[in-house]
Amino acid sequence: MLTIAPKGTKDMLPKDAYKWHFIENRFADICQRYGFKEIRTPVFEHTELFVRGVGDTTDIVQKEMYTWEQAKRSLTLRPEGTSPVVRAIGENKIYADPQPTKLYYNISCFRYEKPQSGRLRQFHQFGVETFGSHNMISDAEVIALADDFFKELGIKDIELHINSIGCPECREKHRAALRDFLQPNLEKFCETCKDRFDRNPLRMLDCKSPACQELVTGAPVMLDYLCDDCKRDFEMLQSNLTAMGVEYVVDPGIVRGLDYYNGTAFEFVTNTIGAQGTVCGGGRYDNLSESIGGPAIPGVGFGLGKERLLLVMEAAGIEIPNEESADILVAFMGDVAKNEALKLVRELRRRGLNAEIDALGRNLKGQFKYADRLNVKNTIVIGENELNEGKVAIKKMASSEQVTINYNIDEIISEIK
RNA sequence: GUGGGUGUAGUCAAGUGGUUAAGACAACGGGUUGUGGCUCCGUCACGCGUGGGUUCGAAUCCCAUCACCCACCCCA
Repeated sequence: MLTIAPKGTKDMLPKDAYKWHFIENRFADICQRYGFKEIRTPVFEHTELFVRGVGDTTDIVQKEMYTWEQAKRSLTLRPEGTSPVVRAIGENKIYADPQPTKLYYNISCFRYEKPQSGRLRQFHQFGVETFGSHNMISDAEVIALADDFFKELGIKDIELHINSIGCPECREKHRAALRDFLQPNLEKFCETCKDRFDRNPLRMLDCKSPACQELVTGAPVMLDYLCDDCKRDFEMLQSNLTAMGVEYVVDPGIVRGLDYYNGTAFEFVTNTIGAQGTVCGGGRYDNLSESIGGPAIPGVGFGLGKERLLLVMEAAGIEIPNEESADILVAFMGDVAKNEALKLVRELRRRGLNAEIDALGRNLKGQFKYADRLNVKNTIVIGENELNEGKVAIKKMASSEQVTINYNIDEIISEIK
């Protein structure tokens, strides 16, 4: 019990850490080019933030939050990244800066769910948010950032799906029409769809059951119910995406599971990593700030799952460059040479080299073997002979070529380089 | 929460009631006192996820339990 991590959590080991470093650096880099600045918010927030932000009828709030009481306050590990950021910009009055405010983050989130491929209880995501703009340029910019990010990583098996879920007004009209359409046949639907009827009838449109698919054909489509403003926005979004060269497909099935969304909704999906194929999902949330008691600030953004991203890259066979192996291993023989070796390793490290020394007391042959296993580039030998003669041998491991030079730090360094 | 699958050393694995639980890779040591990748030798599960039960005898059969994986739901 004490020797296993809690269900749904994973240790990040050195054999994987370099992959995380890689995608994190690439993400920070593209955000920099798109003008997004990093924000870091606390891992936990007041529970109420998520209840009101994400929505108290959502699965996340109803059954997936890690919540506890402390000092008579209810606190919750963040299940998503947007609400905390919205809270932070309101609290810190960032809306007084030149608008729009463009932020990105790199966080872990927590949801109590049953783990499966591409789903963990502690998972990690990148996110970006743009605040203060109603303009569809912002939506297109956010989407283009994600699109470029995938392309720069060499990912091809991923498709952008976009939709508009309308404003509260047109969405309500559509829901009413949808319910009228579905009601007569409600008994014929699967059990999950019957549940969805009240909570989120839109979900019934992309049920996996063939029987439900049948019953759903010809149902009213959201896009036909958009009010003039929403319709104009959605057309503008598409026009902007096209202008930027972003390929997309309109998918009326895109439904966001968090209550705060309106208008633009999008997902980057793949079928290469199992059932959880949404690698990146987001949209517009113009009413979120107000609904948590903040100022009226429109926003648009996305969350991008890092675990899923890595799964996609792995499935596509995309190689991530591993960290460089050591430049040199200092092998030694005998106690006098040991002291000399310790001094040398430290000096080499201070001079910026990745230098290694055997800490297990192996014999010379063992030290060479160790150097080989670590894929060290050079091995230098220090023994009585070297100390007496003031010369050292450096062996280039790849070619087995060995040179003898003066025992002098500058000569050693220039020989290695 | 519901369903399916899997659990033998660090990893991959043989073994399906009967002597001391194959093998491979890895790791570590060594092949006569100073040089790796090849090769050779050695070490490495009183133990088969855990706990019960059946049996003269169980990794192998039964029950329970735990863990991991996958899928539903939902989402990143």
